[in-house]
Amino acid sequence: MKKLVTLKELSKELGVSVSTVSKALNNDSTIGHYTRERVERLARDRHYVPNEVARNFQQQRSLTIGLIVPNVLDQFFVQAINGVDEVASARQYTVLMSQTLDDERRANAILDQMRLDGVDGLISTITPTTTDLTPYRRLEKAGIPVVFMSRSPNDPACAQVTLLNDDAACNATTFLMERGHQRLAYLNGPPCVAASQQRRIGFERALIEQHRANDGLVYQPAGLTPTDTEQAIEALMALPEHPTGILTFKTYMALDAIAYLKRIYPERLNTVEFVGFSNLPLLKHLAHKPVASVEENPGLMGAESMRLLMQLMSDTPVTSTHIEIPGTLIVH
Amino acid sequence: MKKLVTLKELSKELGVSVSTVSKALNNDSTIGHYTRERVERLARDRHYVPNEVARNFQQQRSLTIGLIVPNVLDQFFVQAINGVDEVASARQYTVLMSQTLDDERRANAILDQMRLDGVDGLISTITPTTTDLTPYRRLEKAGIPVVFMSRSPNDPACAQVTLLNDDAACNATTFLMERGHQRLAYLNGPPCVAASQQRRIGFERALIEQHRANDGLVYQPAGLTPTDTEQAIEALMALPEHPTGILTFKTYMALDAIAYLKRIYPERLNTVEFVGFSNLPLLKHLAHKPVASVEENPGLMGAESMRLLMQLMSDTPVTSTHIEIPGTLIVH
DNA sequence: TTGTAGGCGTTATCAT
DNA sequence: ATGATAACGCCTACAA
Repeated sequence: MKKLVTLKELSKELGVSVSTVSKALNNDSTIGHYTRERVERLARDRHYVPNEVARNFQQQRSLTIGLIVPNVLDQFFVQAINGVDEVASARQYTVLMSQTLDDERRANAILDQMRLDGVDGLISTITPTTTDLTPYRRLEKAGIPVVFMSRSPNDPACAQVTLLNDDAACNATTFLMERGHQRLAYLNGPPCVAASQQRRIGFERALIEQHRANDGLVYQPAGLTPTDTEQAIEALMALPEHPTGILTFKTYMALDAIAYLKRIYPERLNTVEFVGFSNLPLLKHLAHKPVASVEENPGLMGAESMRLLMQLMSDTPVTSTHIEIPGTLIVH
Repeated sequence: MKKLVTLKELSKELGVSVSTVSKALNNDSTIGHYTRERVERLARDRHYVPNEVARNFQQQRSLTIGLIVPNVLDQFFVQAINGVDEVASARQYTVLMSQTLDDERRANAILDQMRLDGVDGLISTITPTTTDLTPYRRLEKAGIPVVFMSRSPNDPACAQVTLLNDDAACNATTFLMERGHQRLAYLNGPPCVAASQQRRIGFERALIEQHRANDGLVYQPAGLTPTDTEQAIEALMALPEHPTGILTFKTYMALDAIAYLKRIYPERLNTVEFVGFSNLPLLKHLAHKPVASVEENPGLMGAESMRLLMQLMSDTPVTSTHIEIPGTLIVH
């Protein structure tokens, strides 16, 4: 960041004042034709570009928004980032991104940093353990609006863009029942994540809607690791009438489950069917795969988050601060 | 970005000058004990944090680097981004990221934008079609160093971090020969990408080293789409003695090839073995998969790019502006 | 030990 | 139609 041409240099060279040059370049109507031409020509010749840092400083804004995600290696969030970026860059905003790795301390440090960097707004997921929202509050008190994406706090006052989890889970479950499965199960995600509960509710709603409330059971694995999933599957398979239609909180849980079945209960492999949340790109190459996946539309979620944030950053009144993105059932 | 506490406000409240407060907070040794204590206490009470935008402006730098990649949805680049981010954030740098989608016009617009944003340095891949380096030159003339990551121009004057393609291809090919394959083939990538040629050279070197120069052939598919790959495989299978050990420019080409074999030549499925570039995370779930993959270590590549850039941004003389990252053969 | 003054590049306000 | 001036928040010679 060195010797960029400045207004001052142009003005000196032209023998006019700095403010004249500035106005000429900003299409101020009070500048004479002749002067404007001269200014514009020289600016072009010298490859003048305004110094954004100075401009942002002067205008007390940065045309930058912050984006906080758990992990950029996660396909879901990569696509969400992409969606945010698309809308942001179309509106001349640049995106400052950081990952929390689901560590709350790290998240708070990032929030501080973003405030210092002078972002005009923030899109954030929260870590599963976060209950104290004061770091976010601090931002909002400083006039920096925050949109929670995908994962959001319980407080309904928070602007948020989330998946319509219960509907998606309900549809997926209904789909499994329509395929003829008599016994259903849902492998839940971490209890502290709101999406876990919402998907469970959708699962149960589907059962009730079909008047089969007793045909399904919710199993709560200890965690998201392959081992946790294997224990869950083992428990389900040990039942007198084991479920054959299984909804999983995440698609990769279904993959782990399938791998386990193949190893331990190969004879059941073709009788059990799975549906999971997240539509992974490599699924098409798999021999044994879930019969369907819930596409969570992360790109759309990111784009909508950015649009909502744009509204909040402008002073136009916002119609709704809660946006729910429907999931799409993809049958493989 | 509003009402952050400023030095001026602190100074007024304390009845001292702005510079005194500034110095006290910057550990200037000429400030008295008593005054310093008072200043520090009030700063803490008021949650004072220096305004980064103002500071960057004043110091004519931004503590920000630009990162330009083709596509954030590509696993390879996601991991590279991660590597960059790790090193950057450890050194208090923030990363401004944009994607070109391999469109040269878009890339040039991004380069302009990054210059305006006042990045202190840049890490970039180039689009396959880029030959005109003047947009990059312009940055360097403005004192902004550029590191090319993964893909780089032919000009050896450019600082770059790339995969040691020929060695990796050579190792992979040797591995296939050692597994007993008599006829080898290499499915190449786009000719305009330097990596394609380098990997071809490595493939051929392996054959020569084993004195089997006539046992391998290079096939140039029309592109990277599944259809292109299928045509290539069809051509290879039509040969009187079709190759059984096949190296592919990308692992997903191998996956497309395997899918095709399974469909059209199921009887040959177990006689042909593949090795491809890129170690995909979901590979472990596949029934039929490449026997090995070349791990391109994108995270390391990103980290090394950032380290090199840090050197270039400091004024310490740089030992080497070319870094080659070795590939690792992962046997599945 | 502390304060004053000037400057970083830009824009806005108010004179001329 | 143009120019002078101040201001944004911070740092740093230099002066007191």
